[in-house]
Amino acid sequence: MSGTLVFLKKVTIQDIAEALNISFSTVARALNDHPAISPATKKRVREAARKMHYRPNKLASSLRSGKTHVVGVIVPNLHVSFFSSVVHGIDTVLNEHQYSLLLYQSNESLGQEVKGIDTFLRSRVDGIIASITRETSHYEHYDEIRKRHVPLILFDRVAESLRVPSVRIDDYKGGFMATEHLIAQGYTNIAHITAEQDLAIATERLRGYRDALIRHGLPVQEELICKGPFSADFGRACVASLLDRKVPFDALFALEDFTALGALQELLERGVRVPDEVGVIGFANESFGTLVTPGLSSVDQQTVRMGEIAAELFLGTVSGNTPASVMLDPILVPRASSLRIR
Amino acid sequence: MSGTLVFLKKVTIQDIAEALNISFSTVARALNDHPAISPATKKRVREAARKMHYRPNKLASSLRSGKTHVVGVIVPNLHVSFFSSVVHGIDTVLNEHQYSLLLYQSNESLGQEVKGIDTFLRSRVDGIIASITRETSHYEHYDEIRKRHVPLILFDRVAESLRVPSVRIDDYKGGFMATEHLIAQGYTNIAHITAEQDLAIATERLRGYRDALIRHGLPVQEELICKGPFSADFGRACVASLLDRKVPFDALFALEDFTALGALQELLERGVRVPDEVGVIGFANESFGTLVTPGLSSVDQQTVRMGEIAAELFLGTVSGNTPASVMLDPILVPRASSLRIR
DNA sequence: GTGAAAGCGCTAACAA
DNA sequence: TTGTTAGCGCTTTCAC
Repeated sequence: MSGTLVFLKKVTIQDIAEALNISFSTVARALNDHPAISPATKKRVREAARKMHYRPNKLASSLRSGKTHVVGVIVPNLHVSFFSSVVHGIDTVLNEHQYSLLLYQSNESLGQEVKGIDTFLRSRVDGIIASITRETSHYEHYDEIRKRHVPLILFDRVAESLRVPSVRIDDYKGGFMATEHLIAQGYTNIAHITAEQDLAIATERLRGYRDALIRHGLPVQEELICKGPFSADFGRACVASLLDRKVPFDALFALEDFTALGALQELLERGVRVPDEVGVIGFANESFGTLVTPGLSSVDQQTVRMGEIAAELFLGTVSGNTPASVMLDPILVPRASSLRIR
Repeated sequence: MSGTLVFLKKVTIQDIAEALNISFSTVARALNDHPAISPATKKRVREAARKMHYRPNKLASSLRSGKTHVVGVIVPNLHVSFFSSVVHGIDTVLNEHQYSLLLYQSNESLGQEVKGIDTFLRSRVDGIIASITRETSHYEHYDEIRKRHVPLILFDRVAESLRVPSVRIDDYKGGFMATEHLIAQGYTNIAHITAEQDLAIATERLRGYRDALIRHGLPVQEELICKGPFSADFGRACVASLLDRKVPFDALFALEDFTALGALQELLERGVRVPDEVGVIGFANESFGTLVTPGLSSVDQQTVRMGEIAAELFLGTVSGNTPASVMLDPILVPRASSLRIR
C-alpha cells in the first residue's frame, strides 16, 4: 500500500540553489514568481523544488516579513452549535484567502480568554476574531491587541466600549418579528419566556416582544411573561404554571428553541392543540426544529453568515479599511407550530 | 473606559538587555528560567520585561528550536456536531499542555485535505490529528506527513494501511449492544435501518445487529432490514413500508439518531405505541434525544473523549512512545423509547 | 536577470 | 554566573 517509508530530509532554498548552481536569492525570487526572473529559470527552479520535495518554511518567511497569515479565533465553547457554526463560516472565508485559523476556547473563563490572547500575540497572528466571555468585565487584554496594531473583530458578544468592528444579530428585531408573526396569525394573548439574568440577548428580544405588541395595539400583560433559566424544563414549567393558574393565552414566544420545545411538549401532553389553540415560536433555529411534530417555528440567527462576515471584516482591515460594524437581520422561519392560517 | 490608546512598539530581548545593560543572552536565559542565572538578575529581567510589555516572538523561537507547539487538526466539517465535539476534546487536552490548535476543514474534499496537510507542513506543526475525508482513496499525502517525521494521529475515519496510532469507536460492539438491549427488553422481531452505501460505520453496526440476534437464538430476517440514505425521512419511509406490508416487527434499531427519530415519529403518527408495541433505539446520542417524547434511546459515541484520546496519543508520540490505537467502547443510553420493563 | 549580504528574534554551544 | 557567537530559513535592499 504505502510502500517503503523513505524519510525526507529537510530541504531549503539553499539546497535547491546548490543543486542548480545558482544563488539562493534567485531561487527565492523564482518561487515567489518575481517578475525580474526569466521564465526559463523559474521553470528549472520549480521543477527542482518539486523533485526535491521542497516545502517553504512559513516560520522563516513570517519572521522575516512580519506576516503570518494566521488569524486567531476565540470562542467560548466549540461544543455549542452556535459557535461551531460561526467558526465554520469564519474558516470558509479565511481559507479562500489563504489564511489559517488558530483556535482557542475560553470556556467562558476570563483567565482562559486572557491566556488565549496572550498566545495569539506571541504567535504574531495577523488578526483576532473573538466572542467575549460572559465573565469578562474589563477589557484591558482586548485593548492590548489594538495597542499592538493587531486587527480585532468581535462577533455576537460585543463590547461597545472597545469601538471595534463587529458583527451580531439584531435581537430586538428578532423578538419583534417573532411576535409580529404570531399576531399576524391571529393570536392575541401572547406569552413570552425570557431569562432571569440581565443578558443582552434576552432583554433585547423581550424589548422586541413588547414593542411589537404595542405597535399592534395589544396590551403588554406582565403575568404572561415568565422569567427563568434557559432550559426545556423551564419551558414546561412556564406553560404548566400558566395553565394551572388558568391565565388565558393563545400563543407563546420563547427566547430560544430548547425552552420553546419544552413548552411545546407540555402543551401537547396536556392535550392543548398546537397551533390551533396555542401557537409556539422559538429562537435560534436549532436543527431539531424540523424534526419535532409539529415543526417548531423559529428565528434564524444566520450563524454561518455571521462567521463569514466576521472574516470579511478582518480582511477589510487588512486591505486598509476601517470597516463598520454589521447588524445582521434575523430570518423568520415559520413552521407548523405557529401556522394556523393556511 | 479604555482610555487613550498608546501604541506599543515592538520590544525584543535586545531592548530589555540594553535597558538593563546586560547581554541579550542573559535576558533570554532569565526569561526561560535557566538554572545558571542568579535569582537577582532573573527578577530584574522579569520586571523589566513586564514593564516594557515584552511578548516573546514564537516565530523566532520556533524557527530556531524546530518546535512550534502547534498541532494541526483536519476535520471534514465543523458544522457536524460529532466533529465539533471531538475538536472540543482535542483542544481541551492540547491546551493543558501548552499546545495551540491550527484548524482545517476538508469539507469531504480530497483536494482540500491535501491543501490542509500542505499548509500544516509549511507551518511546521509539531503534529497532525485528522479524520479522513469520505472521498479519499489514496494516502500519499498522509504518507508524506510521516516521511517528514511529523506525528500523525487519526480518529474515527481511519486508514488501516497507514499503520498510525488512531482512536475510534467500536461500531460493531455498539450495534451489538443496541440490539441486545432490545432483546433484553423482550422484543423479538427487531428491524434494522442501515445505509445503502458501503460505509464502515454502517456495515459494522449491521454486523453487530446480526451477531446479537444469532447469539440470542433469534432469526436474522432480511425483510426486516431497510437500506437507504441517512435521514429522518428514510426512517419514516422504512417504518411506513414495514407497516404497509404488514411485516410483523416489535422493535427497531436505526444506524443513527435522525433516522431513528423519523421512524419514531412515523410510528407515533400511525398510532403505534412506543415502547409498548414497538421499541426504538438510535445511535450517536444526539442532543435532541432527551427532548423528544418518548425520550429516544441511543448509543453514545464518546465524542469528547475521542478527541481527548487523540490528543493524548499525540502527546504520547511526543514523549517518544509509539502509542497503540484505541478502540473506544460505546455507551448504551436507554431512554423511554425502548424501556418497557420497569 | 542575477548575486551578495544583512537581518527578522530567538536558542544554544562555547568561552570566559 | 554571564557574554560572545553562530545560525534557524527566509525576504529584501543594493549592487552589478
